Amino acid sequence: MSKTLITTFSENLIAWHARSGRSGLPWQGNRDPYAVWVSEVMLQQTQVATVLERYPRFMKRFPTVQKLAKAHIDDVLAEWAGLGYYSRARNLHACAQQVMKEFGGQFPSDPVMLEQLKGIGRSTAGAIAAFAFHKRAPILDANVKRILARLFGVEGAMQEKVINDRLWKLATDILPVKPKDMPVYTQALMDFGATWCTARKPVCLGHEKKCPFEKSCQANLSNQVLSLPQKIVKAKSPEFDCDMLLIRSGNSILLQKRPSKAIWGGLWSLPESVWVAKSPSRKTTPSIQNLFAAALPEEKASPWLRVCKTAQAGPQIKHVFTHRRLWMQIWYVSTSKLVEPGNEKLKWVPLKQLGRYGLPQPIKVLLQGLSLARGGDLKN
DNA sequence: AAGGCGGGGAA
DNA sequence: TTCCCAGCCTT
Repeated sequence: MSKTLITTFSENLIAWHARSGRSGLPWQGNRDPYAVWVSEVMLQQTQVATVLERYPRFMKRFPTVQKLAKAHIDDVLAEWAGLGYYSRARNLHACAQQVMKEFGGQFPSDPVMLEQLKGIGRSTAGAIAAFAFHKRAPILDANVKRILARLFGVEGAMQEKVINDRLWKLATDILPVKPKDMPVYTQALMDFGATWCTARKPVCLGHEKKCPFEKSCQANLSNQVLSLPQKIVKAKSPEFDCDMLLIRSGNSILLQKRPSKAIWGGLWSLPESVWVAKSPSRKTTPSIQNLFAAALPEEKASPWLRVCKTAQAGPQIKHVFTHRRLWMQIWYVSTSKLVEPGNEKLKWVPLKQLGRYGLPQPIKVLLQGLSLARGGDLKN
């Protein structure tokens, strides 16, 4: 590997950033550790375009680490709804309380200390330390992994420990010498990976722009740009069926709080059956009694079984996750009076208040269609 | 080391 | 459809 590349990289990258870096993003130029932290977590595995709308909203609702720490987790999850990876929201809330309790409301500046906090891994710790405290701490997100793998011709799967260690070492070796350069340098790395050294259409393979590293990039010199970093072949995601109960009484819907460990953890959703592997022969309508028993607690003593007479089949909704495909069969149920939930995980929610709850995206879409429909039957 | 955990945009 | 993304946590 080239010594000169290592020593000149940060300077050249910062020069590139002055010409071609992104600017005007709402979280840029902010040295408030709280603001930096929220943006870094929100941007984990999430596109800039998505965060662009959601970040200002979140900051307006929870302007300080104190206010976030004091908030109810349901309100944090409601604000996070639609962003995905909800453990981020749960950890964000827990981390805010950690910062209040263990650090007197001030984020630590040492990346090693930051990494001890909930939901902050090594890369996010590095980003916060660099942006908020000008620490010479490296980041290693997907952008940086791609840049380094290409620049230094690193072959092998990114999740292999040996490869990962090599990349962290490289990321550390190429840091700028002056701490004050860390914010612009870190931003430049992200910008370069996101806009020039991209996964599918890197500028070195086009004709319009000239990459400042074309003469020193191992992947470019050996015509391996698109094959680095090495891609991992993933198995086809498994498919599941489940039934969901849309129980309505007047203008209220019965929602159920989801367990925090599972998918959509901590969000409010419809009572649902167990997920079963999708089988092509699954055409029989489930016994509605069994469905209630599976979806609702204390089935024997519960009055719920009495309201099931009116159950009607609703739409079947397909939802695609990164690692799952789910077919949700909706069942409409009407009951004239509000049955006591008899369980703190269950709650009647007026249609007009649904916006206050953190709902899984497909459920939100389903219920929005409902609210827009004229009153009366759910099956309009 | 591998798998779980969302959602949207791009190709 | 599949791939990709400012990753982290658990097992």
